[in-house]
Amino acid sequence: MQSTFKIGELAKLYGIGTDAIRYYEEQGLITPQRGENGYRRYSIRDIWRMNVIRDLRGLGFPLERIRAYLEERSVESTLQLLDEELDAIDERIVQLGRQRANVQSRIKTIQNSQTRPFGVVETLSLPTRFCHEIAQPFTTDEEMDVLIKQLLNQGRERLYIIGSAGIGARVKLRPDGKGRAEGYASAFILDDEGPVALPGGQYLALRYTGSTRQTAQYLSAMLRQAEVQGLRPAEDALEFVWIDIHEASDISEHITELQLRVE
Amino acid sequence: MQSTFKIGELAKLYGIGTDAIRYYEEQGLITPQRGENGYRRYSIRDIWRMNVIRDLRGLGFPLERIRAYLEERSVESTLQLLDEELDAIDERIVQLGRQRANVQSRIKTIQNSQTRPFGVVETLSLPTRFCHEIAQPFTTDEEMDVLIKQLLNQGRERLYIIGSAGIGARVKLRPDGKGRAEGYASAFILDDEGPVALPGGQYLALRYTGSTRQTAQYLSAMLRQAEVQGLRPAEDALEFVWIDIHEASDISEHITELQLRVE
DNA sequence: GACCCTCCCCTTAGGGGAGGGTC
DNA sequence: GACCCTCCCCTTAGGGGAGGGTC
Repeated sequence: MQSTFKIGELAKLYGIGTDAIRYYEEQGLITPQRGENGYRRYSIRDIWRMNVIRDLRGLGFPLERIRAYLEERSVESTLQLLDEELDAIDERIVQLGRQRANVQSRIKTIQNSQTRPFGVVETLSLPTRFCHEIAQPFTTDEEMDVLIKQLLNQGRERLYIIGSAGIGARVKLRPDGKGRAEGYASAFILDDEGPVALPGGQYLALRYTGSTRQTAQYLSAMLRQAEVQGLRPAEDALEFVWIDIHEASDISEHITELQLRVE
Repeated sequence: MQSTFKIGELAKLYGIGTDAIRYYEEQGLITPQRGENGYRRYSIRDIWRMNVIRDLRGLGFPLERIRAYLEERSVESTLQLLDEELDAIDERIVQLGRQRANVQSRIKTIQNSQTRPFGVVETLSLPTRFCHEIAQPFTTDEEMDVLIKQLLNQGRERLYIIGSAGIGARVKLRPDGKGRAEGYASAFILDDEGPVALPGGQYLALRYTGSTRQTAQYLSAMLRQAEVQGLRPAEDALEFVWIDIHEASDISEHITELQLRVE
């Protein structure tokens, strides 16, 4: 069995580049002898280090950590290293599990947004929903983003924008109940653990595509429909933004839904 | 509501550094207006971009991917983005699950190595075990590392060094059966799916600490013990390295185990 | 005094040359 | 001709100055 290796041989043995091995040397993980010609000579006594490096790199340890370990190995420090790794893995798995649920719910929200009909007044029975709300009146779409950002600053973890489970605003009704007053009353994000309740009950709902400027006209249509059915608006209407500028640049893909609780 | 933000205000709103926002600009994700004084002015029309960036960074997307998404958003590309993310998460979770099992088994192996007694001949009944073996004779410890590396190149995934479930070598017996012949016959790594079988049956086993040079004398002791009990060696002995230079620099922590099948 | 500007250097773990010598 | 050597530049996503102007 040959007793020293050239860097290329070692690289082939470990399936890594020669640059990687030179980098390990630069970082002080392995220090080969040099031949007369200046070539690195890895003796068979160096090889176990490469095995440890390969092994711990495979577990994702940074080189600095491996260097420290190589300098001070003991049964105790080995167990400590592995314990740490186990904790890090567990934490990462929990985190990824949450992220997975998050992404999946976004996908579902967006897919749902595509299924129900547009331009039709539906009657829905909705449960009480909870939300984070910021009760600052505003008028343009763009202003909403700033308010939403402020909401996100409160309940950071579970709230998101793209494929949100429900970002929206309260649409003020005119005192005569026949249409929309100027501007929005507040912005909100649905969240089971939010502090504000949106009362459950019977709702009229209507979804439309395109610019949210159409809310006024669609709201009037809903109010007429309510009157026909002998129903009265119980409070201001809600405007949900299912697909907007965040998800689609083409405004014809945008989807807005109006919901109006009635009695 | 104010209609433009300075970079510091935006940074505070998003809980990131101003450098990060300047970097987003450099990468073409967001392009603010400039004031007469050269200060960046983020209009309320820019904010949604920050929300998307925050959102997708939180999912771990690289900036280049986010930039591309910002340029071409649609319901379809959004769903595609999220689907990709879901796949990446799933893959990572599977990977981490494997890694977790691996690390945990290493910990257990090392902990087990600490429990059984040293210097005592035990009688064990062992099942058939499988391994990867490289049948090249060698003499020194250091040479084993190279052979082990060659073994690792075959069954890359499940095999490892630190806290290995069983790395070892065959110890040749003298023809008269009274001790050890010079050198080792082969090196192996236990692995349920390995191609070579180590036969099950009755074994004598003995564990010792310190240098593996003591194998010769301990093996003689085992052979004498066998004779006393009226047992004959069925084949060459096995030497397992539970703790060696890979895990502990102090040789007194090293643990070697001899196993000898008897009839 | 707090905030903004533009350089410029630094971090991980190498990968990919260039230019020159060695087997 | 294949292999080795030593520079040197490049990648991600910013963080941390320095030196100078602005609110």
